[in-house]
Amino acid sequence: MPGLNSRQREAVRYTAAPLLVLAGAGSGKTRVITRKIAYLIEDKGLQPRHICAVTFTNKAAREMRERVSQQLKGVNTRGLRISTFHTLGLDILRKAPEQVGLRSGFSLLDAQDSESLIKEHLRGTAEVDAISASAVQHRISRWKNDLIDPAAALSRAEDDFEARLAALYADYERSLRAYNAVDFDDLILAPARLFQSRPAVLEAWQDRLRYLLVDEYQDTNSAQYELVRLLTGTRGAFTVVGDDDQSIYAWRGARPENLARLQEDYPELKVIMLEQNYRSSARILGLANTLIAKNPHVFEKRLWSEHGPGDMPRVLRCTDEANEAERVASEILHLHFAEKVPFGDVAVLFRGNHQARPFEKALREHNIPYFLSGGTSFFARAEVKDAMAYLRLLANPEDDAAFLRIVNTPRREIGPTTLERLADYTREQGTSLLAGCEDPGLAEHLSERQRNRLGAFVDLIREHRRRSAEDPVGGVRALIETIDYYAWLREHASSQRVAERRYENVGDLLEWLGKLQKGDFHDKGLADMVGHLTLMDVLDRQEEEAGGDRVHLMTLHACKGLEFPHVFLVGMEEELLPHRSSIEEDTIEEERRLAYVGITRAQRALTFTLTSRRRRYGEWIRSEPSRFLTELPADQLDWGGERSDTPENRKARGMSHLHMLKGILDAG
DNA sequence: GAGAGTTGAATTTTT
DNA sequence: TTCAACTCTC
Repeated sequence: MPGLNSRQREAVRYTAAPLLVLAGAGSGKTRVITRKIAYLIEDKGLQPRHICAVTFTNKAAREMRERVSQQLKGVNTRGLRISTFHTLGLDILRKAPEQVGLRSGFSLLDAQDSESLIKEHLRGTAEVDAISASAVQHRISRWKNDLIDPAAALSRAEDDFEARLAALYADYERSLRAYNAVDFDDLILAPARLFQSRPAVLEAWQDRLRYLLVDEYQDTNSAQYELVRLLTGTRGAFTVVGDDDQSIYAWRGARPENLARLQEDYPELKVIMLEQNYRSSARILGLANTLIAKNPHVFEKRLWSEHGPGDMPRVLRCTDEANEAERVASEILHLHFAEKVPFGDVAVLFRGNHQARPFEKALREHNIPYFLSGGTSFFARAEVKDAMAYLRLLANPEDDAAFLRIVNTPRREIGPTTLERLADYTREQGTSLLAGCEDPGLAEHLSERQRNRLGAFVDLIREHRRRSAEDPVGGVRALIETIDYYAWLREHASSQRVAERRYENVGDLLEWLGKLQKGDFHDKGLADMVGHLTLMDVLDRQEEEAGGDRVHLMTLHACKGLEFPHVFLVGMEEELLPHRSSIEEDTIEEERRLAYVGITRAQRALTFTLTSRRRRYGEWIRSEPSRFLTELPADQLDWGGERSDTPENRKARGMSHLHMLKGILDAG
């Protein structure tokens, strides 16, 4: 098996029992997974349809798919399943919705929709101001991730507040059921419950998925652990790959202890450690090893590399955040002009999004192209949410959340009072809002004029529902045109350009829908496509297409899985990294792993920066160097930080200054 | 529905 | 301090 070291080879070939691969940063774990899929098909004779690889992100799934098809050129991989946990869960539910109390065509609510729904429940109660919807949502999400239902949550509640949250959880679940909808967490929870209660359904899936591979296993939560445990059954035909040192999502319900738990649940578990790092030069790796050694470990591993020592990692001390950004910007210009480093080879990593701002400013001023990860996701945009609500309502007439979002968008003169009366009535009748609009009994509560307006809306939906049953995309397109959504956008946007951009977003959405219809979903209905659309991050791809030669600005959380020749790890200060609240809540270990993840992104050069004062709430605060810096051996770090003054460097600085000047002139 | 004023949050957010 | 989200008023 060429191109693999002996440990990797062993991991690929081992199928005798469950396998845990502890893959250190940069040790080639994706390579192991993709090679193993190829091995299972080509050498072990497994049919592709019996293999399933699960990831956490769409991006990871896409990359894996690409690499597998490269690996298996010419081999028919039809049926091979490489998807995210959530997509797998959605597919399981779609095949048997009625088994979990859903009806076909059910809607999928994203995190924002869930929060709005909770907000609705909170509105009008005494604690509107005392409880934030997002906190409730977070708590509910944690419960679901831990496989705890509302009743269990209530019985475990230790005080009135917890009990109240549990009651809100119960209300929320009732609404979801009434709307024939599920949220993201249900995509894991509901299949797990389904498999627990229906052995026959479980067996069918076990028969279908005969070998399971899971990536980033340290990020699984309890529900995901259970789902994997059920799916793999007693056969133990699975490989999970993870790294406890890169667990940075515990705050979101991830259970890195799931790695160790495997040893208890599967005594025959084989553990293989991948410790050879192919990414970083030795000095960088040394720092990473030293830092992470301060954390307690269940599995001891030590990364090593065949690469040379490389440049000494540096520390730049800056006066404040503006100076920090300025220094990093000129460092980048130096790299670009003196060392011919493409901008795209440089990353600036920080703890919190708000730290990005000074860097954006400095990079803009210096005319350095950059790319900021994060920001508003495609599906969070209002126009996309509107379009999605129309799609959802077409697919699922019981989706009251979708109904409420678009019943008066564009304007149909259906106001809050009308809707309130309608909602009161349908609550009594136990029907959906859409169905209630036509209920003759409504005449007692609403005037004829109002009922006519509602009726017109129902006709609109019904008409296009019929069209979209035959031709989903065509039906939706017709609907968007009939309501003249573009005119509505124009009315509300600050400029023609903004309106056009937004309309394009809607167009992109429909285009994606069209692609789905032509592809895997040619024989499926609108509901199937809409659910999958919600799980796809269209923006992901837009980012890559925009790509080009740009400096990457991103959070430490966002950088996991990536690598860059030159890394700036900024804001290395107490109360920032480790973050203040992590110090208070004593979750320093996860912060240390966050720093570790940042350090191990660097291939050739690593630069830390810190400031001596920083502004918080408009007040200047003195900052102290991060403990993670002082934990590192002083002789392995260049605390002087400055570049030497060679003639080449002077020349490069001259070019940098020209570039800067150009930036300033362009900006002016 | 727009515009003014008020309030609250500033940690991370794979789906 | 700054920005976004929400509320209130016309």
